Amino acid sequence: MNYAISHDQRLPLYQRLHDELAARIADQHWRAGDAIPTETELVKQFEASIGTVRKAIDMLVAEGMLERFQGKGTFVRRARFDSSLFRFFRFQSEAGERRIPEGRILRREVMPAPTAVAAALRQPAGTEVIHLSRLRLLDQKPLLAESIWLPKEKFSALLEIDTAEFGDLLYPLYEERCGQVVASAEETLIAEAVSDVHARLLQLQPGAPVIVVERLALGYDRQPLEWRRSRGPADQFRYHVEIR
Amino acid sequence: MNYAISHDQRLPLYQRLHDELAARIADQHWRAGDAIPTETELVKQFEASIGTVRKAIDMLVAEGMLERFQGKGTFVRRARFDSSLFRFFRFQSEAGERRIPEGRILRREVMPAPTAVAAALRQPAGTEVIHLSRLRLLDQKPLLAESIWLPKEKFSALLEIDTAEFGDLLYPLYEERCGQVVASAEETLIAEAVSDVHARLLQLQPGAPVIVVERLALGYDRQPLEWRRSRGPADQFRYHVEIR
DNA sequence: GAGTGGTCTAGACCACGGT
DNA sequence: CCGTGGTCTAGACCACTCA
Repeated sequence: MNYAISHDQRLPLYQRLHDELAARIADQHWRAGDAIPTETELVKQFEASIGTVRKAIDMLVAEGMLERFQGKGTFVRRARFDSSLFRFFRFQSEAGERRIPEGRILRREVMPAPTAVAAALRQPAGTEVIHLSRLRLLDQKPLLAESIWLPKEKFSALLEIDTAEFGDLLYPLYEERCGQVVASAEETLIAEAVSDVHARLLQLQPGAPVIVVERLALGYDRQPLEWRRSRGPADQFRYHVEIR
Repeated sequence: MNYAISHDQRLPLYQRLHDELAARIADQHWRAGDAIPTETELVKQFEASIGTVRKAIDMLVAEGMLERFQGKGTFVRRARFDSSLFRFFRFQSEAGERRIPEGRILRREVMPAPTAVAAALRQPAGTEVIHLSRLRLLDQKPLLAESIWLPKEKFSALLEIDTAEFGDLLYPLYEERCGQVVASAEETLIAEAVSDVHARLLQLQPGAPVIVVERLALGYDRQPLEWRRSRGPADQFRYHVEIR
């Protein structure tokens, strides 16, 4: 098979190749975990030289969409950042190790998207969304209170499952039940005094400081899939970053 | 001139080239703002092909040590993140724009390094350090309270200047007076209730939540140059990050 | 041993910045 | 115009994985 590359001819070939490969990942022509064709195969398909093909793949590796394994092949990377709360909170079990916290769905409802949610999900105001209220616990102790909003259109399959069956991680559920793969995310952190509702949920003193993590999860095509607001106690918060 | 590359022969050539160029930036053989030799010149000096030279330079660009300008050359990048507090705090002046806050040195002293400071600076316990206590203000209003520790050995020139002459940015001062260039940094964020001392400095209610940013500043050779702890009001805190 | 990605070469021509 | 970095080619050989 021989692919004509449809993009703007003025763009460099490696860029057009990059875009073409990215599009095939986005439309799940190749799925997470799949091997993409070998470099020599791509050379034939796209009539480019090996160096050009490698440059396009290099870019996708740098962007986190592909992973290379010498001798094995190049694979579509499976994002695994549901445990990203560890990046912000030093939660650990009583035994000291890091475990996936228990996820307990407190409420599930369909509603018109509140203004802020519609804006975050880039949907028209009033679009129907699924709202989940969720508590995450370790050793029976509450760690995080989460509000999760999903566009109903893409995630209506979730309404047909008992919330007790949701499990502790939602992203695998989104993938299995709704065919929606989370590829990247943007997170915003702020600090605030805890509200009465969340103080009760998290067993904190009224007015205690909490860190709020707002996460917009995106698909491979960078369409917003989920907007989530997680609150945790500020004394458990710790974040490390390297800057240049 | 022809450079023999001294590194482990088992390493790829582009890696050895990368290390060699990085070393020359670290020892200030080339300084911030300088152009490094052209690609064709490096090809001759190192007896490598253009592709290999480009790969080494690509890495250094990705690491933030070099910048390329087509038609002009490749330059040692000047790190400019003293304004990085804007990454964590949405400080702005009354007029709404972002200005460099005033820096006011409250105290300067020489002391044996406290344990945590010695560890951060990777110095033996009890090494003499310079400690600066500094307040940063915008429109006369205190924004940040900072404690800054510097190894006395490298920064003793600072003891000879009146602290009123320090100016609002310290890194240019380090460069001009002490020949120390900050190339990168690691920052750790935590939240805590403000102490009485800092509450008074920052004009906050006792016990109000503050965000603490601990920054370890490193030279091009990744030696620790400065350790700094900055406290600011949590209600001014906001941080955005993209994850994959 | 066959097939994969990793390293490296020695050129060519293009696009951009300054003179 | 010349010199810079940017793109691209068509190979060669090496290192690793797996049957």
